[in-house]
Amino acid sequence: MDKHFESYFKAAVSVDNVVFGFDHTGLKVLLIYRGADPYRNCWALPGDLISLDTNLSDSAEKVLQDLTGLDQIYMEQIHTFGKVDRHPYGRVFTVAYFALIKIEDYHLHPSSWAEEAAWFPIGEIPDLPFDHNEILAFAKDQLKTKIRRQPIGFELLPKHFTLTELQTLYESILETEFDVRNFRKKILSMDFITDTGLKQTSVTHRPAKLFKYNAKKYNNLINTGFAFDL
Amino acid sequence: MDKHFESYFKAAVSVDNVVFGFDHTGLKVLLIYRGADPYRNCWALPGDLISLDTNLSDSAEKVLQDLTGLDQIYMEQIHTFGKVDRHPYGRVFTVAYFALIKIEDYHLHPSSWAEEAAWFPIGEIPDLPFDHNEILAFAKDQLKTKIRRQPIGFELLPKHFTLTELQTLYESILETEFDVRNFRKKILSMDFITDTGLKQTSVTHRPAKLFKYNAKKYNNLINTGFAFDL
DNA sequence: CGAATATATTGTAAAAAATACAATAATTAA
DNA sequence: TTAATTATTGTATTTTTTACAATATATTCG
Repeated sequence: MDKHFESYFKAAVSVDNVVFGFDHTGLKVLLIYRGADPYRNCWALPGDLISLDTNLSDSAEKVLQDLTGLDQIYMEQIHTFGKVDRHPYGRVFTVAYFALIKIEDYHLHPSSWAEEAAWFPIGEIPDLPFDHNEILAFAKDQLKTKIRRQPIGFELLPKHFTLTELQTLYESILETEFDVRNFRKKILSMDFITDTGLKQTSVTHRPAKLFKYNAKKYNNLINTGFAFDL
Repeated sequence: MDKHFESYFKAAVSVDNVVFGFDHTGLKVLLIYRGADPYRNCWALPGDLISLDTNLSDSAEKVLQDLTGLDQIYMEQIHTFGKVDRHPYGRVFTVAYFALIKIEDYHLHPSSWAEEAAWFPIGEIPDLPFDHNEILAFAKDQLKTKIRRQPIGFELLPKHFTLTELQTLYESILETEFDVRNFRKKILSMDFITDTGLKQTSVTHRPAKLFKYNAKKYNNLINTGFAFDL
């Protein structure tokens, strides 16, 4: 290698995950309480520096796996942030991902670098270190755009869900309201939400039918030019 | 800084630009003929390693500015690629951008690292070094998605254009065909394409009216909840 | 057991948008 | 003047979106 190149090979790259969860109180983000410098004892996005021998996508998956103990999480790269001074220890680029998890499947699973993790309502995010507030805003925006065009909302709901829950999810994320009848008509006409035949239990009123998302039917549809749009 | 961190600060980050242009023969991509190692004497995406003292976005703009001599180019970050072995000199992550330029405004403007640059039809891209073919495929896909939802097609056309040119642009990128009457109805109903009062000259048949894109009107519209969609 | 309470479920008419389809207009070249 | 070439325009039909409220099914409480 030419001597000339050496000066470039002094940067680090990290991944940061914006992990979304959803329950009846609304959309939430998983933050960790940093146990190590820099910014020890601050709430921050879960992330890690990338080892030189690890692929970018593997690294992002590992962070999530360590944090949640969950497999097969929906995850997507959203943006890379690279301002010169964003990290106190040197030049660190960070590749941001967002992930959607079923909040009920999540059990606290502290990893070595995270002493504590907690869900924060999307409207009550504290000041975060680095440029993490900016990253979070970006991710929230991306989620809003994405959820209208692709059937990823189901990743945030239990396997079986009611149509009311689904509607609440969309209304909450998109910050809008839908007419109950029109929403159901549209969703059901798409034909990849199927009735499980089951009903809610332990509710103190008329129990709702439970539905599930059928990814196979969706994939068949998009191959015929169908476009999801809410 | 803790000794522990040093091993991470040995990566380089580059930017690679997928520069699209359009003329009557279709969509094109600007490639450069590499004059330096690695992969000297290969066609490749224009890009560069990022200096430690340059912000990510500034670096991407600089590559484009050096290559084209143009200002105010539409550019957007699309994805970051970071497989371990993608670069022969060490661990290099690359942040890919796509850019849309008015092909008529482009004049060859060789920069220090590019001996030569040329437009390649999107269907006739040679084998490229690194993971550049993968990056290009990603960018093409992104362009297709993006152009349907945002009025960025105009960035590829001259300031004044005919409706036929606009339709051809969309048909070419989206690989589909539109009915002439319906296409015009839809585009004109959106109200941000305005008639300049001018007409084509030097054509050997009925000259078409020349239109221009009115970004102000578009911005007013989106603030009222309007959604571009083609 | 009946009434009160709470949420779930469903249809229809009107308006808007998308689609399918072909004749006429304006220019240059011969 | 005619031929050639591309530009421009309207309407009827179908599909999709929207607006709007009554009835159904469960639990809890008296």
